[in-house]
Amino acid sequence: MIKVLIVDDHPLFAEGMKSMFKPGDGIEVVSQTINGHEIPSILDTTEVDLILMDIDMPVIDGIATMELILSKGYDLPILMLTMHQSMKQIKRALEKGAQGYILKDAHKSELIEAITLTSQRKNYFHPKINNQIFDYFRGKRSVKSDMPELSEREKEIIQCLAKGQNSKAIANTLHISEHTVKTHRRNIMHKMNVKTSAELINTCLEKGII
Amino acid sequence: MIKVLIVDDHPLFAEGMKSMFKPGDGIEVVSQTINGHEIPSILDTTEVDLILMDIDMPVIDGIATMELILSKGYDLPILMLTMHQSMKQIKRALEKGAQGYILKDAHKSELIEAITLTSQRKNYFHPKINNQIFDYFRGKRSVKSDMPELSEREKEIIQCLAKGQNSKAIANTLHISEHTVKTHRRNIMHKMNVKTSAELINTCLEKGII
DNA sequence: AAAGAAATACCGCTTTTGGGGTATCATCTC
DNA sequence: GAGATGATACCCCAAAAGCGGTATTTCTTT
Repeated sequence: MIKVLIVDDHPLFAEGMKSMFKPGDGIEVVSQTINGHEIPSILDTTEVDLILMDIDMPVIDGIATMELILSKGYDLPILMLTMHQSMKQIKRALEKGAQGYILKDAHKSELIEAITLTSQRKNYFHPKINNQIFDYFRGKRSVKSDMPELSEREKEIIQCLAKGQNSKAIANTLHISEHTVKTHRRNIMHKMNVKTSAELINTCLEKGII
Repeated sequence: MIKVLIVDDHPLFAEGMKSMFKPGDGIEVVSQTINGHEIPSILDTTEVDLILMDIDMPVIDGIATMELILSKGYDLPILMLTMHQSMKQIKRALEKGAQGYILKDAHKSELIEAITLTSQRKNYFHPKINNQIFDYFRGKRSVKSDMPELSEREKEIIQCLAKGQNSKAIANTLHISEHTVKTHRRNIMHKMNVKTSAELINTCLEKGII
């Protein structure tokens, strides 16, 4: 019996999952939560074989949650569940250590297969995204994964930009001169090779920098 | 026993729903489909008390499907199920004759309550949107809903912005005047209530608009 | 037929950005 | 101790953004 912890911000979905599995399936939902921060305490008190986690969650997203769990030393296979077949999400999930990736429009049998395989530390990709993965790794593996190294200060600047602050406001927030902010911005734009701050934010969110 | 037909483009969700209900709940899922066009033939062969329908479906959306069913003379309460609390969607659903409106992040107990009430031709609104409804009918049309409604054109503009294009470049891409692009940008910024395009991109990615 | 969005286009104006250069100082690394 | 990196700060300037209007056309809904 594979013991599963469901992390999803839609209780209805989680409830559904939970009651969907029958004894014959060999899968049992032992716990569920809508809050990523609760996971460690659950793992400390409950025996769990696999975490089934939604990527699209509002407060702390699935990928960040996964990082949190793995960084705390918990060694569990994590199966990511999502609505979208977004390459950037898939990539981030894999980089951070997901064992599998399945779409919410999968069938029950596919989900059971995914849970069974990933619980045995085998990788699972939903058929719909398999081709996408192969294409990606055949095409531009070495080209695109270059992530320029940004300093902590630079990341702070980006976060402020994402909140809608202009150079002057950022200067006030960080207690530095507006000139300094402008210099940082210029350096960031060069490092990331983008033309506008809109593109900068898009790129940073894609690459998971902020 | 309330006999329910589920219309949802995510088989996993439908499966989950189906197996979630236990005999004690007084609810039974008698059929399910991912295609709105199949509904008439199902209704002709199966006894159904209530239709539980997802609004966000790709081919033919929930509201159009509901219209189709009601226009064909089938007289059944329809409970709409959705991810978003968009005022426009709620309004349209009610106008076209939905009996109730529930969010996908509801709990099982709430869903049971919703199904029970709507099957008796009583109206049901999910608590989360109740206040919104009241505000709306009180005249506060500018309710800050989860996602402001952007037109397709506006979304195109945002996508270009995210790619680093400036107004002139966007004008060329979309074959319109730079003035038009600027007007669109201004409208978008107001709708989304953001101060800079960097914040705009951040907000759009957060809310899943692009 | 009237009202309402949505897309289109234009004018003028101020502020901000993005890009160029330069420079100091502290820290970290080899 | 030399060299690299990061954070800080300043100058200039053209281009773009952002914000205020107004207005026409088309399409949908009432």
